[in-house]
Amino acid sequence: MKTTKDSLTAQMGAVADPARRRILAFLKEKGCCSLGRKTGLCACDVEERMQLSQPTISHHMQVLTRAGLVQAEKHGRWRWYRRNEEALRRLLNALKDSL
Amino acid sequence: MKTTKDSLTAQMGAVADPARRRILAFLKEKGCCSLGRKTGLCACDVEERMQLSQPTISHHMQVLTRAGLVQAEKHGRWRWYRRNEEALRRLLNALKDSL
DNA sequence: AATATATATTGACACACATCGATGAATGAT
DNA sequence: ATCATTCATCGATGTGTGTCAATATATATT
Repeated sequence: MKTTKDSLTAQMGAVADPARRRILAFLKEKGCCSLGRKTGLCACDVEERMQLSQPTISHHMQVLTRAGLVQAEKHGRWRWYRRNEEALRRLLNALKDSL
Repeated sequence: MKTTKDSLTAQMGAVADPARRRILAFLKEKGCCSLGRKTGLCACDVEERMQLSQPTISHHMQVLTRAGLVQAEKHGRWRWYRRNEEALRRLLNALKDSL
């Protein structure tokens, strides 16, 4: 009974949540981090900005990452997240065709 | 506790469901009905095409209508549904800005 | 080694939602 | 008036999901 979700549905589902859209907007707004890193924001930056607990942020970042809309890179004890602009562009095009 | 959903989230949620995307695609594919009506498809047409029960179709059409993505017109005992191209276009533009 | 920090995982909870069968309401046909 | 058809609504049910507190894991610092 475990029907795997197709890629477009996963991406749509990821973007349908307002909290995740806010995260994506935040990632766009601040391409680099509060601690002087070059690319990406860490989860704690996102947590500080949003009004959500750490596990909830972790969950949302996982959903966005699994959908391919953001990319994660592990650096020490941080994890840097940045938008996957290519995937976001493809999603918009897929929607334009699918709708 | 009843936080009303904003318009964009409602439309995104409507489109995130694969069944409703199929319905939208069906409405685009067949602008006119199997019974010679000029515009729109009735729920029974959609029901016949999709593999879903009548109450489920009714539910989906209501979600799409409430989101403003399709328009309904009552004609006799039928209800004709057609895509709201203007709203779909606006949704795409809103996404382009929001993403 | 001990401690602090960043993130993931687990368990729980409430709520939303997709789906269906049964029933009701509206309308057209006989 | 009766019956058939189209659609909506209700109630139930299972599944998914957003959220958090508690805990675990990994890594850096002391």
